Order: sequence, then structure tokens, then C-alpha cells
Amino acid sequence: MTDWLSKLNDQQRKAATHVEGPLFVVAGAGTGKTRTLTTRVAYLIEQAGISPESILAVTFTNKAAREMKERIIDMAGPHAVKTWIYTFHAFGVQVLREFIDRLNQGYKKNFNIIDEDDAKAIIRDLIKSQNLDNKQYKVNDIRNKISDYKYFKEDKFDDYHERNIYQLYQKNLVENNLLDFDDLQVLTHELLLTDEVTRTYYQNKFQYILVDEFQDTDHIQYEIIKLLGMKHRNVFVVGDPDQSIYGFRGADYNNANKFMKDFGNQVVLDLNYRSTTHILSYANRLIKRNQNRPFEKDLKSNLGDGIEPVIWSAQSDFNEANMVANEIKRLVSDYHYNYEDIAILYRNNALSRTFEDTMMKHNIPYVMYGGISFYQRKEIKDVLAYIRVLLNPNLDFYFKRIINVPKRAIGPTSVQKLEAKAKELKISMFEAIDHIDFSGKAKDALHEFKSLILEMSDKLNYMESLEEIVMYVAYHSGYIAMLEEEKDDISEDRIDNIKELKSVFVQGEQFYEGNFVERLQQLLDQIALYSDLDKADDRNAIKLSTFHQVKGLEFKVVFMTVMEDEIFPSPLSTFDPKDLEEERRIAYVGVTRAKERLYLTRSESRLLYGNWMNPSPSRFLKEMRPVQEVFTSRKFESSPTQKNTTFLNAGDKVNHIVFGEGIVVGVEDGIATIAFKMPHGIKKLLENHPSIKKI
DNA sequence: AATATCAACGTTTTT
DNA sequence: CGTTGATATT
Repeated sequence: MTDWLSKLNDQQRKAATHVEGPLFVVAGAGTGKTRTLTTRVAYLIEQAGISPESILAVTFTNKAAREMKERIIDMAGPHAVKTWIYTFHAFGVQVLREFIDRLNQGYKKNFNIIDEDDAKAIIRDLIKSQNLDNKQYKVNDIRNKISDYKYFKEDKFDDYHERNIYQLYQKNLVENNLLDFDDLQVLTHELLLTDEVTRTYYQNKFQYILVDEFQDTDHIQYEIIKLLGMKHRNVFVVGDPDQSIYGFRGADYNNANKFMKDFGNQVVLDLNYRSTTHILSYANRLIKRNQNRPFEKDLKSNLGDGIEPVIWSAQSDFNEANMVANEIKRLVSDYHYNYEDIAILYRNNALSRTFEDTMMKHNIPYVMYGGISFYQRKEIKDVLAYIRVLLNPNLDFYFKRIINVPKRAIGPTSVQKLEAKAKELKISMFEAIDHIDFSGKAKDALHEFKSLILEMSDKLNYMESLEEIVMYVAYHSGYIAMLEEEKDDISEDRIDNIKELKSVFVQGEQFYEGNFVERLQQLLDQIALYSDLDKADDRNAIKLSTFHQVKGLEFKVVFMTVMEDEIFPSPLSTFDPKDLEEERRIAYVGVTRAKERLYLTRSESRLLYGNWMNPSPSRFLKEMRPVQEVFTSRKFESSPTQKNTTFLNAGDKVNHIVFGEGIVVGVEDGIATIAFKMPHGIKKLLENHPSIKKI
């Protein structure tokens, strides 16, 4: 029973056996934070006799939530399944499904959840329907402003039209009973804050609250935790402010300070079980440069000195990738490494290309993280839209998506007419089919479509298991036939994806309880929140990934590539020391992924956006290296290859009349490439243009 | 409604 | 340089 306690070190055990009162566990990279957190849940259930349903554990990813649940059940037994273990968003769904009508904002408990692509699609349609110039009114811009407004109460709308789009967007969501990802947090918070019934219910229910990856919480998530925990005050959070790399999305590592003020009590885990001393010394030296650290700590290793990390320079981006590939082959053939032990990491996805091509050429098996995720795929969203419509044909949002997929001769004009009619009679588009006042082909097609929906919907009502749904819908709607007709490689993949979706439903059958519709609804909720299919990645292949996407993972061998000042730190981050510190944390996360070998590579020239650049080495390299001089000279000298024959040089700071402050990324043939602050971004300008002043 | 052509753009993204 | 999204063309 206490077997799992004996596997912890003293620091960890102290945290895991902490029962009453708050605790902040400052857990450095590789110090066993998740193990500590799960062990504490098991301890609460097994030793302290707390009932699982009064424990809430919150994480950020579905994967983390699932793994945590499995481990807790392993340790504490099957009844631990009742523990509330959710992502912040999935927790919001639980609360809102129960109480959202108490907000009196028009939402009903059977809301559906839309993802970012859906939200953008709605905004795109609104821009079009308002006859606005899509060059001036950009979907992504407006999406961000809407989010800022909803989530941070910051009004960044430029004019009446933008504000109007926000209002129409919000109206659209409420009318269709849809929630976007922001709503799942904002409304949960609002409910807990303003509605006493909801608040007391959950405050009483959750005697113990645990939060994983606390450094990634944003202000609303913090407030949710605070509201939930203020009664019993048994709030236990685990995190590492030094690994906070999602500040750009609102994560605020200063929640650590808020927690200490509101709750107090901390313990530090700094014994690292992952990396060798040499690797940790790189990490420690680097992160020391950050001024803003709620908790200072040095990670200590018990794995010995190990192998000194290396810094390699290549002549070109192509050479850099080749160098990495050759080293990977050497590690696999001459040492004990498998491909799966190795990761190539870079700052942004655009950099993956060279590496991907090179790995292919060298016949090195690889998997790439990132790209379009499973549930974002068109065919998956289409099939899911069908299923939602079959459950409730009045969901206009999903109805519109499938009305002419596959083609049924119901073109945009007919859809518009139908939509107008529905609006006029205040009914759904589906119901409006019976009231249309136009004739001909379109009318017949619409009625035919209606019969099809009714027929399929009827069939769905007689189903007993989730297993049958996907293929029934995919075939009966004509979707598969449409794909088969296309007959190219892509459509074959799409059919495979639909089959994969079927297996998701088959798996779902084991997880969910209740009658058929209830189980189906739970599965659809889960899917709405899942970004990716987590297929077991057991292929023996190296990983290509951004730094962000490997947080929480570890590899025996890590290549941190493109360590160049024009890329990493990103030039856009060098204006604000706060942004630069976040870049440094990203690098810190990279270094601390490595268990045995760390390679830091860069190139002296690189083709970027069609221009040749001569990037200087990343300042982080100097900061990491065990050389004393680094600490005396903070300013980075410009690259020696740069001659002062031009007006501007890479690294110069400039001021532009329109774009404001910027930093020169490169100069060629009198054209300077300059990175300006958002929203201007990277511009190419004549270097001696009078609008630019060197500062 | 499918295809061609052109201009714009270009961090990171757990949900 | 490549990709993407919005137009123009049959």
C-alpha cells in the first residue's frame, strides 16, 4: 500500500503526504512533479480516507489528465475512478452542463462546443456578410481582439465595424447555443463568482484541489481555483515558473506570487532524475539570467557528470541539417541509441522543412509533431457535424456545414434563402425547409435532404452502441461515395481517417456511462476538447518538434537547432525584457529535455523567406557556456563578417515613422529586412529611406 | 464548380 | 522561398 511512498525521495514524500492546508510545490524539470502529485491523490484516498469525489485535480492537456487518472487508479484502486480529474476546459464543461442556465444569458445545458477553426469560420462569414474589406478586417486579428475582450476585458477594437462583428459573433453563439474555448473558462468563472448556489455547491464538494503545471494558469483559471479552494483551503499546486512558456497566450507565472499571498506555504523539489550534471549546469547557468523568478533554484543531478554538451556551427542551413543527420547515424550505429531516443528541436515550425528533407535523404525515420491535428480534419469535422445534426437537426451551425456535402445541388443561394426564411420565422433552418417559397430543383433537393436526415436520425435512435454510428453515417450520407469518386491518395487517407474515428467511438464505449445518447454526448464533448488523437507513438523514429510541443517529455539525445539570434530568441521578443525572458525559458525547457547528450547547433547562413541571412549565434549559447567572460559582457557584439559599409547592419535598432521601433534582421542590396513590433511584423524597406532612423 | 493566377505574408498554441 | 487565401477565368 505504501509501496509507492517508498519510491519517493524525502522532498517528494513531504509534499505527497501533506494533507491539510495549502501547498505550492515548486518542482523543477525532471524532479518527478507528476509522480508527486498523483501519489498525493492516492495518499489522500488510501491513507487519509478522503472520498474520491471530493477531490479535484486539474491539468492542461487531456493526455496528462488521462495518464494521471490511470496512475491514481493503479495506486489507490478502482474506486479512485470517481476522482475529478479534468483539464481546465473539461472541468468547465462539467460545471456548465450542470448550471449554465443559472447565468440567464440564454445558454442551455445542452450547448455544443466549437473549436478555433469554427470560431474563425463564423467571423469570416460575418466579415463577408457585413460587406467589409477583408484586407482591412482580418479574421485572425478580429478573432484575437474578440478573445482579448472576452477573456481579458480589454477593448482593442479599432472601430465600430470590429465591435459590431464581435457583437454579431456573440449573438450567433448564444442563438446557436454554442460555446467557444474562451467561454468554457470565462463562464465557469462568472458562474462561480456571481451565483451563490453554484459556488457553494462546488466549494463544499471539493475538499481537496490539486493543480498540475500551475505556471501555465492564466488569470481566470487562477480565480477559478481560488474561488473553489477558499472554503477548505486545501489547494495543492505543482509547477515550475522557469518553464512558463505560454505567456503569449495569457499564462502568468506570477500566479505563483498570488498563490503565496492568498494561500501560502511552499516546498521545493530540485533533485533532478533526468539529466546529467553537465546538462543541468547549462540549464542552471542559462536560467540564472532571468531577473524575474518567483523561486530561485538550481537543479541537482544524481546521475553523474555525463557528457559535456557541444555547440556546433555549420556553413549553411543545409549543412546544419546534414551534420545533425550524420551524428544521428553515428549515435545509432556506434552507440546504444535507438532513433526514438533522439529529438531535433527548433523554435518555429517553418524551420522543420530542412530537417525533414534531410532526414528523408538519409533514410532516418522521423515523426513530426505539429501540423493539422486529427480532429481538425475536414472529413472528421464533417462526419461529426452529421452526428450532431442527427441528434438535433435544429443546430444550424452544423446543419449548414453538411447541407451540401456531398454535393446535393443546394448551392449558396438556396442556403441563403433558407437562412433568411429561418430568421424571418424564428425557426431553425431545418424547420424552414417546409416553409420555403421558391420552387424547382433546389426545393426538391432540400426536401430530399430533409428525408435523409430524418431517416438517419430515426436509425440513430434505435442504435445501442457507439460503434455503429460512424460508418453508418459516413456511408448513408453519401460521404464515403463522394470520397471514393475522387480517387486520389488524399481521399484514401480521408477514408482511413474516418475509420480511425470509428475506433475512437469504439474506445469511447468503455469510458462512458448512461444511455446511448448520454454516452454519445459525453464522447462528443470529449472530442470537442481533444486536439489530437493520442495514438501510441511506438514507432522507432526520431522526433522533429518545436520546443513548445515537447514540454513534459524527455529524450536521451536532444539537438537544439537553429540557435541563432535572428530566430531564437525571436527578434520580435527582444524589445521587451519580459518577452526575452520567456524566450530564455523556452531554451531552458529545451535543455532540460535532454538526459544524456545535448547538441546546440547553428548555421552561419540561412535562407529565410527567400533571403540569405547571416545570423549571429544565439545569445543563449554564450549564456549557457561555462565561460566566465560571459558574465561581464552582456551586450552581444555584431558578427565579425558584417562590414560597416552599409547604412544599417543586422542587430541595429531603428525607428520607423509608421511602424515604430524595429530591429534589423538583415541587409542585402540596400534592402533592409526589419522586424517591427506586432501587428507590423517583418518588413522589407530601403535601408536609407528617410522614414527610418537608427537609434 | 472546378481551375488558374496573383498578392500577401511570414513565432510559439496544452484547450 | 512556399503556402495560403482571394479573385478571375473557362
